[in-house]
Amino acid sequence: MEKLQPPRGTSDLLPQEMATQRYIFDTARAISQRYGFEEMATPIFEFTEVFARPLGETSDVVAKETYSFTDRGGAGLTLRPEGTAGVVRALISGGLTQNLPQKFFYGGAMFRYERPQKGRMRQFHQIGVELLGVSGAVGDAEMITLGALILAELGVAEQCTLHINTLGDGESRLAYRQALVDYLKPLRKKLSADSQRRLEANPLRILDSKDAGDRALLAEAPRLETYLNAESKAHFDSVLKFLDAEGVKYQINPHLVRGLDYYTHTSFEFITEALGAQGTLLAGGRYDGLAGMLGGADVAGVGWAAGVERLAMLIKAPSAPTVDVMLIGLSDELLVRLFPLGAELRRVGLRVELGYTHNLGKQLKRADRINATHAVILGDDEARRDGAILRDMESGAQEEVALKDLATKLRAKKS
RNA sequence: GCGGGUGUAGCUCAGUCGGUUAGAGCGCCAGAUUGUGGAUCUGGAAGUCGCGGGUUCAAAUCCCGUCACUCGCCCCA
Repeated sequence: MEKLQPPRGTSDLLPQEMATQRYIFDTARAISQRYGFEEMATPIFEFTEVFARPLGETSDVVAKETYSFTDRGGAGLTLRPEGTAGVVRALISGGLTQNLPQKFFYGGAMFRYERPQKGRMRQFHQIGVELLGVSGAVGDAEMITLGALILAELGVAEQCTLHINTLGDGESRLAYRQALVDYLKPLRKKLSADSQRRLEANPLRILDSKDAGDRALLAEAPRLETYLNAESKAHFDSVLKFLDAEGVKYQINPHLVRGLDYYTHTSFEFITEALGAQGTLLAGGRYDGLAGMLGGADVAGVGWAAGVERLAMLIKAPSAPTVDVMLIGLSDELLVRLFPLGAELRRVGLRVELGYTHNLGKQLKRADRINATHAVILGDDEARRDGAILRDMESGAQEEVALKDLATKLRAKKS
């Protein structure tokens, strides 16, 4: 421990950052509730299989980015790298599949062992929503409009674009995947090293390659659109119809694919230019295959997650709360007489600070710094008359008020 | 995991053809104002120059390693 710093990829949330995160969290929760989503929470760690099975044993997230460990009882556990798998596991564990649909809002810390960058931490925070048991396109569309409304409420909607695509159902996806592999196999040598690897591990990801050579090859590649079966195509068209009805602007992006194996049909991302390579603010899609992969009955699902740190970088922090009154006693004996007043005011909801020393100048300075609107000053002269000075910190005007009347007076000023 | 950049006071940064006690602004503390904040003036404290090693008579400055941050790739919120 050379310089006493937090572990790589983690950071402290000092009050200012905490306030911003709290604001994002509260805003998202409040708006989700308007859509009927209720908050829930799952454990921060799960049995490793909960993530390994649905995410795919070979996916990078599971293969090299998880914090996995064996506990003292020998159980194989993993810190959650994302929220959806845990929520669906909870749905199955709790027998909630008997009572669908279920609508959840959640948020909290996620963990991925990655190379840190701005907007990409090893411990980071997500908020997310999951709609379970609704297979219709209305569900996809509702989730997207919920995301759009939250981003608008946070004031970042102007800075991002909604990209949307469909992967089709399992059948369509498989057929296309095969066609893509058949097309690319003979061209293997011309692909970038990364994409050659993807060809084995996750061929659809090649569509998202940033390599210029790959992109050129893809121009002639088979198109996903033509491999969609009738149901898949109808589902996507319907999603777009719902979005059009609400006037949600989107951009169809055939190269938008998901890294995680359980996604089907719609996938979408709200992307901003403002954060460089970490521009995805909120992303999700439909995952009708997930519950089955976890060993439960098939349950349709659609959801998204948003990166709190990324959002925090784009919004202006809510202003610091103001203090209603600062109580300053010019000696400990005098402060004792003000002490109960502080308690009384706090009981009725005022924010009260105490002067921790008896140096008047210093305490007024502190009152100024913490944005106190009023100060109560008690010195020997006033105390003899059972009064105290009430000072308006903005105007500097002050008057002597009887101690017994202070609470009433301050409450009146507050309202 | 791969490639590039950066790291000097609490903060933002100057300071490199290596050369006496390492600087500025902001902030902080004190005084002018011994019972009155926000302005001004004066003074002050504060730095293992990220850390470790090497080269040299001499290293913030050059070299190597390491840690952290950062940009791109991978992956992804």
